[in-house]
Amino acid sequence: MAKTPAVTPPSTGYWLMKSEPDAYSIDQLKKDGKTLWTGVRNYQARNFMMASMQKGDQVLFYHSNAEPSAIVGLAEIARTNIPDPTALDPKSDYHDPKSSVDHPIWFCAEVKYRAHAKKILPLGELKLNPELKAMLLLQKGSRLSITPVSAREFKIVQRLAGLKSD
DNA sequence: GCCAACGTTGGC
DNA sequence: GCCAACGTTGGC
Repeated sequence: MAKTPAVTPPSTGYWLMKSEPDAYSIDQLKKDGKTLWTGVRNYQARNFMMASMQKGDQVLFYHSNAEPSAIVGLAEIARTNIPDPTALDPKSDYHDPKSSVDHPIWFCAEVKYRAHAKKILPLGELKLNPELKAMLLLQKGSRLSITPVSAREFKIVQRLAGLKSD
């Protein structure tokens, strides 16, 4: 019996979500308390969200295109499967004419702030950790903005980032 | 700013 | 349905 699945199962209740800090940072989330995670326009990321994201799931907040790119904090899913309002707004950069109120194509989750990492975990450090090498974030060519994280990976990151509440 | 790796689009 | 062209992501 294989102990280690080739692909992280999508239903573990743990996620990693990317945001460019210039667009929306962990500091901003702390200020806001919660936010609608809008603008996801990738079918794979959407399908992950719709199929298995649930209220209460824990989220590793990752800054992409940052100096350094890193896991910077923890958030939590507050609501799921909300039709993405930016897709329906003609004035939004994320407007999608194929989406409508009756037949929304894109969805978003509401995410609430939990904590800043006591120690941020730069991409370079994550890559060096053999226990994390299966993380979808670290796979070659991986660009997904929302990826499932295994419980084991989550616990390791939680410990390394000082996100543990013990 | 460059560019590799993906995803999407549209002609055929 | 193939695939070339184009657009995007995101590390470096």
